[in-house]
Amino acid sequence: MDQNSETLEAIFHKALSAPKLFNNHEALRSDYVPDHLPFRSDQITSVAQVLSPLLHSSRPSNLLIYGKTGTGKTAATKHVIFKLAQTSKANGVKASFVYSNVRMAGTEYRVLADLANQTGLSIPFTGLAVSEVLSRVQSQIKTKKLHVVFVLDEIDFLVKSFGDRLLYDLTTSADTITPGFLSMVGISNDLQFKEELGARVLSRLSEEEIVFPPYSAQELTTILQERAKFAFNPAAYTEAAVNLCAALSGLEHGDARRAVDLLRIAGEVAEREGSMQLDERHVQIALQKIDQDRISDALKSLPLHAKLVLIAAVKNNLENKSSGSIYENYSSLCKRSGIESLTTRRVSGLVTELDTLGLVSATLVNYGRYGRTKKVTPQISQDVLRQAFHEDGSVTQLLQD
DNA sequence: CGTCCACAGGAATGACGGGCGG
DNA sequence: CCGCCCGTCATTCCTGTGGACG
Repeated sequence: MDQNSETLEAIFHKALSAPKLFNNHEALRSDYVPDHLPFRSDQITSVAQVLSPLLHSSRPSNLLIYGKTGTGKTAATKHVIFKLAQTSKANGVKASFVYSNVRMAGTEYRVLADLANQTGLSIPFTGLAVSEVLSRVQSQIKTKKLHVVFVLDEIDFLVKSFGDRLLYDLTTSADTITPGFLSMVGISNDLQFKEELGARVLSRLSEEEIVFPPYSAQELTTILQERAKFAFNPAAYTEAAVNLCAALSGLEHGDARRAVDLLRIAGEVAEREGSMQLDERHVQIALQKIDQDRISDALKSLPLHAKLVLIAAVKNNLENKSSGSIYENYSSLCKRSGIESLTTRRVSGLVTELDTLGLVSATLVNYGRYGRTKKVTPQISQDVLRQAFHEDGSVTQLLQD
């Protein structure tokens, strides 16, 4: 943080002379797929069984995978896909495996674009109708006789934001694209999302289902220890620190990803400090850091007016405010910086967006005769806000007074 | 018991930058 | 280059609403 005071030489020297904690930094990245996934062998064999018909060129059933975040769904699936790709290549079976994370992709269009690009079509970032892309993909699969397994990670997000139309089209295209085929693997964090699915889509998509249970605290600890052994040099960490990571992040429902993230950040903290050994103190620091980074990333990427609304909500103390007072506050901020203000309607929308981001909390309140408002309480302090907007001079100014 | 406040939040519509195929 | 379609952001117009006040 305050490396400004250090000279570059000092930093470099420190880096050179510091003990090397990490042995294999990669192993703690969130998208890393370990060779061995403890406590998931049942699930892995199930997935493999469902997909294995591919090896004799028949179409595997569609598959739905459930489980809360950090239960190894993605890792296990990727693991199977990877092995399957190897095996099919070795045996001369033509098959393509496409992985797409719906949340990362963001829109239906980009999900389809992923599929299209991986099947050898080139598709622009934007500009085509969704249905156009779909039919291109279908004809590509058909004419090239492709055998495609399409993994849709966080598929619940797709359904929630865009409905099940795309899934319907994808699942029903099975008949029309012979002699090629398309098998779908849906991965969902949300156990309830089936209910939002139309009956026809559901029955087609969930020809097979596999549930990933959460890790127990004990399992989480084992996983983390194993990972640590692989990622760090033997003397570079204490067992207690690793256990603390497991405990801190796994309390509610055995989320392995958070635990691994925490361990990695803690390692980085320790390394930067030039410590000989990663201990519990580093884990505590890392925990704080993760929270703060998450918030300040969210803040920086906010559009201008959202920032202004947020400032209006946070400014002059913590007292919770009505939509009306926020709007007044906001529009005076706009006037002062010569920006045209948006409508109340839009600002109301922005407030709900900030709410879903967890930056403010908005609850509906009735004052009877005196109307009805969203009562808005900021969830972050002025200081955090100021720090996050630090580079953004134009906005920082408004935070004064 | 109805009124009426101060908004919530849905629907329709439009402006805009980007990208297509022809 | 044109006409068309996309997603995003915003505006306009609108109907809905819980409960204190009279």
